[in-house]
Amino acid sequence: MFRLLAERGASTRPQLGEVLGLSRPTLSAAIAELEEAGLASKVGELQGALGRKAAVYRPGLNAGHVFAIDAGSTHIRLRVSTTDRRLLHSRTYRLPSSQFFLGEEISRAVADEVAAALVESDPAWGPLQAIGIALPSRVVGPQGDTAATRQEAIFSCFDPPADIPIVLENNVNCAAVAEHSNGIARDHETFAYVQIGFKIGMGIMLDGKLLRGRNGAAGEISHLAFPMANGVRPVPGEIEHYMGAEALMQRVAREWPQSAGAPPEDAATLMKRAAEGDVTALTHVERHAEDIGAIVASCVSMVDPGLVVLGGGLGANPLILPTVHEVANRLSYPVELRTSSLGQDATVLGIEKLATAHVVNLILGEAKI
Amino acid sequence: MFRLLAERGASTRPQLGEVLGLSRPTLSAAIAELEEAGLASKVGELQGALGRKAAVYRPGLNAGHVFAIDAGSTHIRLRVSTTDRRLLHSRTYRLPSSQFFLGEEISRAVADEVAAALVESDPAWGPLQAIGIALPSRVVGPQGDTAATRQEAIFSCFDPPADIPIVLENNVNCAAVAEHSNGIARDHETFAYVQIGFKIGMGIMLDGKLLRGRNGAAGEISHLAFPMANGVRPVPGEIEHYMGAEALMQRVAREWPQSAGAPPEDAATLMKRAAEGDVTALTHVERHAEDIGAIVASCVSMVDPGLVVLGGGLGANPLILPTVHEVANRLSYPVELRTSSLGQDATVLGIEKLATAHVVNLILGEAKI
DNA sequence: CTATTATGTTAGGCAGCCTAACAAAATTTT
DNA sequence: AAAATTTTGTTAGGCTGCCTAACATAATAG
Repeated sequence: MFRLLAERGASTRPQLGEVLGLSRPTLSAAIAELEEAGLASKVGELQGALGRKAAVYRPGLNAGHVFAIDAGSTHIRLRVSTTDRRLLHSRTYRLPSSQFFLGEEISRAVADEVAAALVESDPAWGPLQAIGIALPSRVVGPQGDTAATRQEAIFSCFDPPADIPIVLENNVNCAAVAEHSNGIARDHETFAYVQIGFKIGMGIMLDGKLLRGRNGAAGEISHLAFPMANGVRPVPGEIEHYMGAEALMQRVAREWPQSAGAPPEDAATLMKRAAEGDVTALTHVERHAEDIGAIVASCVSMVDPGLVVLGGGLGANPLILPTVHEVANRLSYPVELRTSSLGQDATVLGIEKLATAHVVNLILGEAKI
Repeated sequence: MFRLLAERGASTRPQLGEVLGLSRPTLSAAIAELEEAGLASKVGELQGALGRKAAVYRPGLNAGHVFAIDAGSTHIRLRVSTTDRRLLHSRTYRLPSSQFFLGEEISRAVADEVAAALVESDPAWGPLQAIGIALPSRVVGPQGDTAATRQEAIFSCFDPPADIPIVLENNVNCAAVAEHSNGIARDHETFAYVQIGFKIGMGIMLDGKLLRGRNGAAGEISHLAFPMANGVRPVPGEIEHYMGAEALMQRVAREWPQSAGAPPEDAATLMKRAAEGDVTALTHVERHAEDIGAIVASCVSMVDPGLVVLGGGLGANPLILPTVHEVANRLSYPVELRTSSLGQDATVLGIEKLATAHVVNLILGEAKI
């Protein structure tokens, strides 16, 4: 009941009753109980076509708010929101230099942003219930081997406020969550999100739940066996060096014909030129799209998600979609392909969703006792 | 309650109560209801260390029995069992010739075996509740596109008894189910089963549930992108031609040194010679183990199951385990490796499990109404 | 102003499960 | 052999969560 209120945001009682399949008297009692606990409050009325106005409810003050932070390699994005995901405050900080790995630079910037957000805090927001952080690192749960991942580096310079639950998740997984809750995959409970950019990664959503895996390594396609052919030995992590934007641009520069002028200096420029019809650029983009298609095909052969959403600096460009689709379907089984719709905000929206869901679980867990 | 009785087999009331967390009065009422409906019956008593004897119950006559059939490419295996998986009858038929695809030969043999089993039928078995068939083919549910798979071929010569539910599942998925319910993966709710033999395939179990995928293609690793390297184009289905026993033996024959005598004529012989210390044989086995390790690594990078069980003619040999383990862990993330423990019976045991589970669901669904 | 429709409340009841107490049947102790 | 202890099973009574039915309230339509 409270969970539904948090997921749907402002809702009338009849709406909640319809979804939950509960009768009006039961709804009445439940709402009264939630209001008593400060977990729901009436925020208005809604007039239907006919009949009496329905009261509209939202999570109450005691439901509080969360900090959602995308600790990215170039930007720190922070959103403060209620448990029903109304934005209260947001801030973005551009890191002085781009970080390949999660380390002290990022940790320090997160600490600064959190401190700044705490200053802005308003009593009308209710209590701070959780801080969610999306990391460019593998993330394992408390039962996993945290020492094996880089995740603890987020705390090297960042000392979170005492007694505030922390929710950590891999940034690609967060983007997948966001595409599910706010983005292009809203209508699918099962899909894969494939990110191709500076780094590569995948997030797998099955029946509305993230697949994390035993070591938090589900979707870590940077460790697919590659190269893989008769007589060659795969090299750990090699596929990321092959598919990443850096390697792509090196190949482009090396093979760029003198007659075509100066080669594009970054992936965005390459994409722009290809979109404008530059044949040389287009050839390279096409070839990369084929490689992405091969990765998608491997994904389909293994988890058969039915839908693959492409994101990341290279992946999010609609230009590559037809080729990726064609190659994936030729190599493997039928799969729909879509381009990510959330852009830069995907990750922070995803961790926001995870953090609010965590808070709802905590509140319900306590309420049960 | 009835589900637990079917899953556990003979159980006392206190045992059921403990698992379900229900009180003795509730248990009493439930058992009485089940006995009334013929779904439970007392089959004995169990004396503990102290105190009164406990009554032991089993699914009753009305729970009936199932046919479980492994429609394999060389053998048809049939098991008749109760819903709590007590074997009532079993038969095995060796096909006159080995079938690469599911077709009329297999369908006809299944029809014959089912007819023969029906003759043996005993009123004490209760009603026939379902026929489960494991197929060497992709299988999709009723909402999927059945025309795209070969699964309907099983009915080309086999006309199942009217009104008996049919449960179809891919044979590799069945083997995975069996390793989970009866085999080496009993203690894991999440794992992958990788079969390497004449063909290759994978079954993925997540939280005790089979991952099937949108097209029933989850785990169809025969369509992993391969070869996959800079400058080569993957070929659909090629990895099965490379990893399968036939291709392996061709490579072995081609590269077999004259000085080492005649090459082994089949995979079993190769394995036997390697186990005996034949260096040439061992080299080939090692190289194949490395390739299997690469596939396992790709699997771990994608779903990170924590445990991979190796099965199939080549995979089930413990000889390859260390190399597969070493390669998989080097290329990817920590994963435990085990050798299948069920051998030839894995598939039929798996479809038996699925068929009985289906029957339990049907009975409970009806009972609810 | 009345009829219709949707929302919200009150009253009463049923299903599922619980605890407490008792009865029954085994073992161990006296 | 009788009494005490332990475990299983039954009976009685009660709580919780939810339901339906009926009524009260508040909006629109005619």
